[in-house]
Amino acid sequence: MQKGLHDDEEGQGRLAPEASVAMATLVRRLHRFSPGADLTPLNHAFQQLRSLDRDEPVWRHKSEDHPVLVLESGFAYSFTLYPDGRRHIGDMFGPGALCGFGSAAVAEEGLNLAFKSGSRVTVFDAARLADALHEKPELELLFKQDGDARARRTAQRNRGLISLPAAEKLALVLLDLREELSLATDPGEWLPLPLTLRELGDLTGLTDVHVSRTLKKLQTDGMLERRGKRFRMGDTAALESALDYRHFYYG
Amino acid sequence: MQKGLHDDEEGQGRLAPEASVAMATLVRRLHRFSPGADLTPLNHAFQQLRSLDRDEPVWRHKSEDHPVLVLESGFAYSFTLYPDGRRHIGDMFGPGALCGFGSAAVAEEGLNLAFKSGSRVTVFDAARLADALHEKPELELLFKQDGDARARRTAQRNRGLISLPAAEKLALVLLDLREELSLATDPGEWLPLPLTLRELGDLTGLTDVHVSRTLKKLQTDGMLERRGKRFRMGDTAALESALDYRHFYYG
DNA sequence: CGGTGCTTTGAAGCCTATCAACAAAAGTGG
DNA sequence: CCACTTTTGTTGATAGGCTTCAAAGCACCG
Repeated sequence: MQKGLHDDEEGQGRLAPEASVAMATLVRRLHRFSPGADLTPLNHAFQQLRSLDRDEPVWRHKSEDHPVLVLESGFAYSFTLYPDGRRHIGDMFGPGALCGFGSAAVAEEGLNLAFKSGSRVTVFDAARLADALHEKPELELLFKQDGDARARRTAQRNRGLISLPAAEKLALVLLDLREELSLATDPGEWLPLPLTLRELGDLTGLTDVHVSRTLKKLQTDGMLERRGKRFRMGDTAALESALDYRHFYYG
Repeated sequence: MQKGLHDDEEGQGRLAPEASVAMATLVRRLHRFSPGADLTPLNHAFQQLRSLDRDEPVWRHKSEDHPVLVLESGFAYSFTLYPDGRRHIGDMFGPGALCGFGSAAVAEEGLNLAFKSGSRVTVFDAARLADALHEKPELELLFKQDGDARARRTAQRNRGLISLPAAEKLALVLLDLREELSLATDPGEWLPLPLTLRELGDLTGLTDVHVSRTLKKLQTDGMLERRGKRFRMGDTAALESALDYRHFYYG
C-alpha cells in the first residue's frame, strides 16, 4: 500500500483537495438524482485514489469488512466462476460507479470485481462511509437511488439475456453499456468498448465466436458501427422501443 | 370487496384469530431466520385473507400504494410482457412468500403478479405494515433477511438461465422451485409442480416444446421423476454441487 | 523478433425453435 | 353427469441458431 489517507486522523470536516478530485465522477453521477446535493461529507470516508496499470481482479470474500470502491475512470465488471471454469459476468461499472454496493450488490454473494487496465479507483472506508450516510439522510437517499437504479437496469438486462436471441441480447447490452458510460461523463458520439468479445460473451452467455459474428451482422444491418475499440449505435430510439428498453436514471 | 378487517379500527395489539390462521405459513417462513421471533405486531396490518378460485393476474402500477400480498397457500409468479406479446417470468412464490416486497422487488418495476388457481393470499395494509416494521427493528430485520435471500436466489437463477444449456437450466429451476416450496411447509418427497410447461418456458427462456423434451431427457437420465402434476428429484446433492447451487435460507 | 492474446473466418455438428398434428387433461355450460 | 370447448402435453419433421474445433491474421509488448 502506498501512502494515503486511509488510516490517519485527517481533518474531519475539512475539504480534502485530493479527495474532491478523486470523487469528481462519483459526484457527477450522484448529482443526476439531485443536482445541488452537498457531497462534502464523503470526504470523511475518503482513503485514497488508486491507479491500476493492468487488468486486476479484486477477490471479495464474504463476511469481511471491505472498503467501498468507486470507479473514478476506466471500466470494471463483477463476475462469478462456475465449477467447470466458465465465467459469468453479472454487472458492469463505468465512471462514477459504486462497485458492489447497495441493493444491487445484495444479490451477489462473494462478488468478484475485475478492473480494466488504466482504471482509477477511489477507495472509501466502509465504516466511515456508513457513518456519513447515517448522519446525512439526504445523502443516503442518493446512494439508495443509485443502487436501486442499478438493480433495475440489471434486472432489465437479465430478462433480455434469458429470453432474447443473440442479436437482441447484444443490442441490449450495448444500449445498457452506452447508458452506463454516459452517467457521469459525456463520452461523445463514439463510445469506448472496454470489453473484449470474450467478456461480452461471458456477459451474454454466448461464445466469443458467435459474438463476433453477431456484431458483424449488427453492423451490416446498420445498427452498429465499429472503429477499433470504439463503437457507435444507429437509431437508438428505435432499438430501445423494439427492446422495451427503459431508463432508470434521471437527467 | 367482501367484508374484511381492511378499514375498521380493529383492536390494536390484540391477537386476531383470523389473522393468526391466515399468517401461518408466513410465520413459519420468517421463523427460519429467528425461530422465536414475535410476529404478533403484524396483526395490526392484517386486512383479509382472500381465496382465488382461478388463475388471477394482479396488475400493479408504479407509484400506487399497493397492499402487501403474502401467499398463504398455493403458488404465484411475477412476470413482464414484451412488446411482441412474449412473457417473461422473473420470480416465483411458494407458500409464505412475500410477493413483490423488499430488496428483491426493487429491481422489478411495474411488477405483475399471477396467482395460480386455488391460492390463498393474505393482504396487509402497506402503511400499517411499514409502521409495524419501523417500531420493531428485529421484525424489520426478518423481512430484510427474507428479501435478501430471495434476491440472492433470483441472481443465482438468472446467472444459470443466461449461461447454461437447457437441461441444466431446468434442473436449476427445479432445485430452486424445490427450495421455494419447502421454506414454509414440508411438501413431502413428491413436490407439486404448480407451473405448466409453457410457464416453465417463460421462466427459462425456452419453448414449451423444448421444455417437454428436456424434462423427458432428465427423466430417462434418472434425475427426475414425474407423476401427473407432481415431481421428485434424484440425487439433489450431486445436482447442487454440479450446478454450484447454494442455499441462502437458514434452517 | 517471437510470444501472447484478441479477432475473424470456415466447416461441421449439436442444440433449440418452429410448424403441425394429435392425445390428454381440464375447464365450461347444459 | 355428459358433450363441448379450450388448454396443456407429447411427438415428428424440418429449419435455423449457436457452439465447437481449427486455422490464420492482427495488434501489442517483452
